[in-house]
Amino acid sequence: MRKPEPSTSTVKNNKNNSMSNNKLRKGLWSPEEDEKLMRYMLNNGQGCWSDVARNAGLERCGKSCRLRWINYLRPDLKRGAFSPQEEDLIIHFHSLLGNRWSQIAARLPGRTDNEIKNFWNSTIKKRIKLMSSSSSSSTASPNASDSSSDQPNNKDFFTAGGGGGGRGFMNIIPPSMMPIYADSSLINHMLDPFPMIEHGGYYNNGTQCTTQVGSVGGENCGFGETTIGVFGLEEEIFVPPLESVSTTDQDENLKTETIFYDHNNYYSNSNNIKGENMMGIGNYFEDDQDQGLTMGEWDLEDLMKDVSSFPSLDYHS
DNA sequence: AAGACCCCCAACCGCGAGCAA
DNA sequence: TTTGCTCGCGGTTGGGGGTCT
Repeated sequence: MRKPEPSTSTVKNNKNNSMSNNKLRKGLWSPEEDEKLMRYMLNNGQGCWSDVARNAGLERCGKSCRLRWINYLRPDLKRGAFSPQEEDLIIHFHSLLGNRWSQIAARLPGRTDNEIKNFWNSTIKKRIKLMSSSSSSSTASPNASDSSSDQPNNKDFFTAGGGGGGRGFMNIIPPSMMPIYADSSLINHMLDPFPMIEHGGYYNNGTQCTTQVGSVGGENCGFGETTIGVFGLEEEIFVPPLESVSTTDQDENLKTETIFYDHNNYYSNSNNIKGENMMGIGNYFEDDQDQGLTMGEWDLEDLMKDVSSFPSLDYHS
């Protein structure tokens, strides 16, 4: 949390600011700024963010406007604490995707990558740390106490099916962290990353899709195709529908992604056929204008039918 | 009551990708 | 091919508020 910058003219002293940036505010957003941005977005939809900043009469950089909109002002955002089901999902998807927060967020309706990242870095890491400290009394690990660093600095780390991102992230699980994954059956899920696939996935409306494998994003199925392999093996799986996929253009939003692992690394390449829409923002006001600001939703409860096949995580209490 | 400490989370930062000129 | 711009992402920071002593 940062203090709202005193207004405009007092920001001149920022030595990093060029002349053109002198007027740009930083820090917390005021209610007035929120209102301006909200009103502009509702009336005009998303365009070039620097134009948004300028045209909305905001003394902010476009980047800041984008962040504020995505993380706070978007009408579809869910508020409040994460439910246990959401926690399970986050852990599940983190085991599969690593720190690719945006991809995890895309699978959690109404949640932002920032929110999930913060939640992971505070709550879940803390729990992992707690669990590891309790388990390390018998199996002391020099890394057990440092779950905050996710750094691949120990050859004993178990490379589990996660991690990645285009930035060379390597998701590894130190032995001390294994219980949290094991407890939630995530090790099994790493070997069988989307168990729901065996039993059918979900359409955008939350109803079950019974024939997934081999039907790449079938006509009614909002799944994109993903190839995931573990430890060199590859298999076809389907990425759950992204929250933003509208019912009108879902087939155009299919995502093709290849993820494969070897013993030490995680590789991914993805091809978002309509990448911008993956965040669910680009077409809000275009396709959905008449329907109000709604997003394609997928039923969390239905999803949890499968995710709940994980043994319940005992750290919710 | 007051100071120290801790934690959460909003927002910033830096980087890479994509694209157009 | 290079340059400049925008966007999106993940990592990090630091202030506010809660808790502890």
